[in-house]
Amino acid sequence: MAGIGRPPTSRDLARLAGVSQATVSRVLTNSPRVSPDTRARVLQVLEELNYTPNAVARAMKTGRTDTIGVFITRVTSPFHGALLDKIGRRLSEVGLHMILWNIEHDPEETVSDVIQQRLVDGFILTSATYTSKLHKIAVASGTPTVLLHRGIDDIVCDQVVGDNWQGAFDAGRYLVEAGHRKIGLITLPHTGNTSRDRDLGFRAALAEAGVEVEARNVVSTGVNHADGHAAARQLLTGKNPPTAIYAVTDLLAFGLLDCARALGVGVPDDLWVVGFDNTDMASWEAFDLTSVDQPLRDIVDAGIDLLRQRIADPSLEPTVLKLPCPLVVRGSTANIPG
Amino acid sequence: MAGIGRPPTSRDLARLAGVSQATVSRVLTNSPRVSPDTRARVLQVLEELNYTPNAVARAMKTGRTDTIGVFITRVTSPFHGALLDKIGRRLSEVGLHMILWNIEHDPEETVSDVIQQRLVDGFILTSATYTSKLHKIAVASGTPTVLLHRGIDDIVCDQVVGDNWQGAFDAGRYLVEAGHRKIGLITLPHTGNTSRDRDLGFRAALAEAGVEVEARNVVSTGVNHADGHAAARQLLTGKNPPTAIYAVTDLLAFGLLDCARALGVGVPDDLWVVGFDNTDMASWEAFDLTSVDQPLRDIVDAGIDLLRQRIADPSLEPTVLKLPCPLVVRGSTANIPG
DNA sequence: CTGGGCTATGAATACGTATACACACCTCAG
DNA sequence: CTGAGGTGTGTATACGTATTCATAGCCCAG
Repeated sequence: MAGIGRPPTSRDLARLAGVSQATVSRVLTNSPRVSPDTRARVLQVLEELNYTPNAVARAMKTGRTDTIGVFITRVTSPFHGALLDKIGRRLSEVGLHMILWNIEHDPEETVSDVIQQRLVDGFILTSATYTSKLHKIAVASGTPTVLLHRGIDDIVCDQVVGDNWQGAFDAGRYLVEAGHRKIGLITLPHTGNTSRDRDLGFRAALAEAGVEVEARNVVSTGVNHADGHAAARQLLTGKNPPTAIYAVTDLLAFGLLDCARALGVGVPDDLWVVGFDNTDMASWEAFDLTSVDQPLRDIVDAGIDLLRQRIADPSLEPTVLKLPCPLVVRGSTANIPG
Repeated sequence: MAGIGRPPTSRDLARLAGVSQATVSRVLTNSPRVSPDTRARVLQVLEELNYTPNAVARAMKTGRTDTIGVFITRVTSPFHGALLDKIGRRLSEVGLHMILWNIEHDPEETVSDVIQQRLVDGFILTSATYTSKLHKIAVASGTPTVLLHRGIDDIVCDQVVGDNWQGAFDAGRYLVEAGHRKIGLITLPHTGNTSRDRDLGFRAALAEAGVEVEARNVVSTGVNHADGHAAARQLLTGKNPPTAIYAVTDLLAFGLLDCARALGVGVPDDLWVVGFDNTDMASWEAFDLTSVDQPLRDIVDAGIDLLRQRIADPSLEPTVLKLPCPLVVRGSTANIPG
């Protein structure tokens, strides 16, 4: 056991191994300028002492913390929970720590402090919107930054997102080709590319097929289950309600399905439902939801790779990746509508 | 805008304000040994420079990082997502950063490195089990540590948990008093106090009422939705199935409800269902689940308070708090069973 | 007036590591 | 046998801050 005393330093290690502190440091950083003999001796003492370098001192000297700042929102939502999980896994795999901030709790100005505090080597932003300052400050500061899941058009930095427009388009075409003409849409304010494309892509598919989206069949709402529920009530309780509804997130679709359940509207017999994100819960029998899949793992892995490359060489040209989002069909649309 | 150059240091600030670096530091740490005049001058230049102290250098000097290491598991589960959310909110409120590790991805030995790396002031462990080494290493090292949500009997450190035994007992008594005699149990291996107490408390209530739990009506399984689903299938497809089933987590109960849905078993008409955690989703119409509530916010707030006190004074006596867990009745048990 | 104590400040140092520089030793070509 | 070049190691320093120590100026009791 290590005991409670102060942890050993590289100087302690050096003294015990009969070498200088510089040599210990060379061993730790895998410098070739160490003889095999010396290296072995140092490593042996290191083992005995159970020594680990002080990360703070190392960061102070090198200017690198091996820590990434992750900004996320609504960890409690199924999608963002999965996103965070994937980010954590990948960062861990490549030996990076993660400091997590929730933009719901922390004011945006936090980020500028964090940048100057030098406690992260880079940022992962998952909740960029047109009006948010986070990414602007981060990018302006020169801190390596990648936007995951939510991109922004007019900003020059690495971005990895799903092709929301294409995914939404495919969802729309799927409904049209199945014969639906009265189609409802539960959407979100266009606060960023993601919500915008999930809306416009869907409309484009209907327009291309000559299907009109009636204004009364569109509800723009909030992000929660309850919002989807309320929106669905509005869409389903009018006269001549839609035979299919597309919601721009799974969570909204879950609220929609719950509302349909409460109203006694049969899915898919009376109503087809399509969501977006393909969260794990979409496959639960309670929902069995047809949904546009986001290739989350690929998005995260690619984004973190870009970030690491930029940390290694900040002069790289920014890359914007858009990964395809295939439609996954399940029971919420499986039958021919009545 | 700050520009891209290296961020200003306290020396830069000192030079511009015409004072020594030591005086700048005194202003920053709110030392009383600074004249009002000097303080004002320094603060003004600070404002102009948009200066923020380098957190790494400060940590190096003070030995404190103002960062807490949080170990969690299965962020994707509704309960753990909510737990993380509350932890993040509270830490942010009290000005602490959070480094997050997922014990599914990171080997347990990580923690001993982290301790010696001195990059956190304390630990929050939410997934302690009897066999896990994390809390043992952390506590042995003298690093301030608090166990949240999952406690361990034979370890001396701050712990804040729900009173799982009492909550489970109340759930059991509730079912018995409603007249149920054939009662099923979906439980977990007793890897820690939490799963143990949620099991034994429930059994105790039935035993007290003279209701026997038949072995064939008990399934010990894994933690996921699919596990609950499979367990329910086993319980419900035998002859003479239980009229009520208690699952030790909401997630298992959701799987159970989905299975009942698939089998055409009516809830609550044919079957009462009770869960544990009272996650937000329990109130969704898809589940409408009676569940034992964990006072998550109180658990987290109390735990972080304990941790901060221990960081300030490591010699404090460890505190173990157990907060009451009231039963929340919903539609999954609302009617009298047939 | 004088000197003891208090106040505000600066100079110097330490935290633990990585690294530039210096140097002693060895090798080998000339 | 000599000197150039390579190798392994030690010494010294820097990162940016907090803090100890020293000191100059001041106030006031004696």
